[in-house]
Amino acid sequence: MSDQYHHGDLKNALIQAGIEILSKDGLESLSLRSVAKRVGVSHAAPYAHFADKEALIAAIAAAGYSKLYSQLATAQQRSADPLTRLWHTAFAYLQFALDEPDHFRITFSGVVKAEKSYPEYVAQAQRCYALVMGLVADCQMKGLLTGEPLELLTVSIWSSLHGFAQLVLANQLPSALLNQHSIHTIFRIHLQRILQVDPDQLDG
Amino acid sequence: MSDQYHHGDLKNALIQAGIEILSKDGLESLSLRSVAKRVGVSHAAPYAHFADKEALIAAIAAAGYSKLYSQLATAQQRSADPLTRLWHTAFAYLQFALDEPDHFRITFSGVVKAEKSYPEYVAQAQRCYALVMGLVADCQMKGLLTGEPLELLTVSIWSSLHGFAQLVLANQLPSALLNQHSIHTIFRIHLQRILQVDPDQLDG
DNA sequence: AGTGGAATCTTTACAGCGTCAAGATAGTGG
DNA sequence: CCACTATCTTGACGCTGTAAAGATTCCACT
Repeated sequence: MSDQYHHGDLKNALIQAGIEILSKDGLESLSLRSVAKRVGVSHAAPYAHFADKEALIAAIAAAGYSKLYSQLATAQQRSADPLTRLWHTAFAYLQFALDEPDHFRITFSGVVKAEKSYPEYVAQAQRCYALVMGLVADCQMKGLLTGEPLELLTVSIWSSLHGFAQLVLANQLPSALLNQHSIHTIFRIHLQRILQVDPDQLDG
Repeated sequence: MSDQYHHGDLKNALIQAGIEILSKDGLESLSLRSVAKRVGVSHAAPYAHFADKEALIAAIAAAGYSKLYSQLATAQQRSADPLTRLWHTAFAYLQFALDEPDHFRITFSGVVKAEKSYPEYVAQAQRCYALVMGLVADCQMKGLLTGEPLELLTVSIWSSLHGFAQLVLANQLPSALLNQHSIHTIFRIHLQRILQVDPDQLDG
């Protein structure tokens, strides 16, 4: 089964191999050839499934958004209070960035230029955005969060989460801060400001 | 003078050429060889001034931070009220990202891994951070901005700015939003939320 | 069941890349 | 004036993305 000329599910195997390389060896080790070698296939085999390297990266980025969605969805279930759910979701967002920095980076590297569209990536991105917007909407309805319209409030909060994660991954947090506090502590205070909430009165 | 064997200021010429390539042809066109060719020098000449490609990128990133500092410093001068100055500075930050997206990206690509340090990059980064922190401190002192300690408040605000710029560059703002509003309008509302300020009552 | 075409994968080839080693050139201190 | 060092060139290596041509297998249609 595995030594066949036809692999069976090479496309997904290549995507998975790419994700593993990102996790194990980092972004600069991700090449079409390294991915093909890891799957045990010739270096030009990926071209049967991806137009070029950018197309593979788009697929890996889509998978990144998909995994991010899972993590956010799981975190979100851990409470009934909307604001608490948003709180946990935000931490899950940061955690994903910390756990898989290069997968996170590639997911938000801006694969979708104006020219090519990559519908799968766009779909996964929208699904993720919808999840966060749903949470924000719940908070908004219960008066736990002020601001309008909903889309702009969502973008504002997302920006604040995302920027923190990016700055951490880019090593831009002043080392003086990191000596005094853990990243999670700093993020907690950041969230507290952004969501205008006292973490002690959350219910989870 | 320009056809000499010894260039005179090759190091800075290479950095400048790299910045121009980023601006004109984009990140994927930036290579040691393309930079060398643009300066009119052999493909291995850069190795007299940079240990490897990463070192050149670090220098370009440092120059990015330096230019960002200039733009922020200029914007900051345009008012007396601290909060208004912070407001304009934030817009200058976004504007730099929009004007030179790939230079901005490479500046925040996380060049400084734990191994190598690149002191020039770190210095420029700290200078920029200090400028923003100074502004935030002024606002804090006049009671225009609440939160403590100063360093955490600064990181929080910076994160929110940075995240917005990153999401815009990564094409992650929902297209529905971009159809209704300009990026500047969306950013204005974002800032309004983040700084808890009414833009109509700013004095500049 | 057999066959033609399409999909998948391999092989070969090429230009461009980062990097290194060896040599050429030019400024500089003794 | 001469050695020394910094700077730059040339040539080579293995890696990369990508294209073309050929091999292999699967599938649809008769």
